[in-house]
Amino acid sequence: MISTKGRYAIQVMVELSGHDNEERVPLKEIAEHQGLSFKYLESIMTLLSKNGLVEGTSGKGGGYRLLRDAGDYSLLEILEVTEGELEPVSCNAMEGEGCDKSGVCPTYPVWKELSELITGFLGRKTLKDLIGE
Amino acid sequence: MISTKGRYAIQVMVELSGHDNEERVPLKEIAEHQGLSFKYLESIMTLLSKNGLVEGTSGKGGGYRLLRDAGDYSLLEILEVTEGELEPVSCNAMEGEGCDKSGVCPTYPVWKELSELITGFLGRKTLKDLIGE
DNA sequence: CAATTACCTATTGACCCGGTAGGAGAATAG
DNA sequence: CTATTCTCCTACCGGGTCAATAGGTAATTG
Repeated sequence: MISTKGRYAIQVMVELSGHDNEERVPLKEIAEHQGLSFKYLESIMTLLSKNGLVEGTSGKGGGYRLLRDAGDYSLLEILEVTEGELEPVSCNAMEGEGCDKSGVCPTYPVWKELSELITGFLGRKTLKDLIGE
Repeated sequence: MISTKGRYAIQVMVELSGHDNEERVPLKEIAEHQGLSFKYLESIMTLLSKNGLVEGTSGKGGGYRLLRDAGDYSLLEILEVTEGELEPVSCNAMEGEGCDKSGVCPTYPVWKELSELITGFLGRKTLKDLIGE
């Protein structure tokens, strides 16, 4: 449900929030510190950058930086960018309020309720909640 | 996270709970009614049967039946049989309280909290909750 | 210019999911 | 006892995604 893509994204952003927001942090530095594949992280950061969650500047002295306060990033929006829709089921029942077998399939309401529970939880959690611990 | 395997299992068990518990319902009947692959359902039902959630009797007049009241089946136990461990992350951080990078990775507590939220929810929901709706 | 850094495209190997196929074994109806 | 009706078991397959790798291009600084 939540792959390494989303987890790594959060890890990197948490590490970014440990630096001053004006400072550009090279990804190489973060990758080495976290022991993660630099190349793989690159693809993730491009995603975050294109969606306006971080700013990446090229060239010498470049790197990534956060654009807002850590408390203003919910985990939900980070995961939605990296993972796509965050549904617990791949069922088409979730898109458009019921699949074609909705008359027979009684499970839809549970998945909807569960989905709201999850997105609610992740929507309230912010990067800031992960720093202090 | 929750694949069709688990969803189908629940669908079938809900349909079983619509019959008397003494009655044996052939899987073929259920598969046709739900419009699902009979062969695929077979593999799922074998799983449920081996784990003591349903009873399957062979031969003419055979079929499947529930062993308890619908209200005594939590969705959690059905899903645990069909899906395995129900963790939102595939991270090894979940097994054994922290991975080898736990000193650097700050995300573990969130996943644990989320996991408990999900299992709590699914543990409270029973088959009976899906019938009335 | 040279070094550094983000960005882009393509590819790979492994794995799992959903489904298919064919039969073996059990139990009952007739 | 035989035929039928079921569950059960093993094996397979095509497609998709995940995690990661590789190599090259563009931008920026010193």
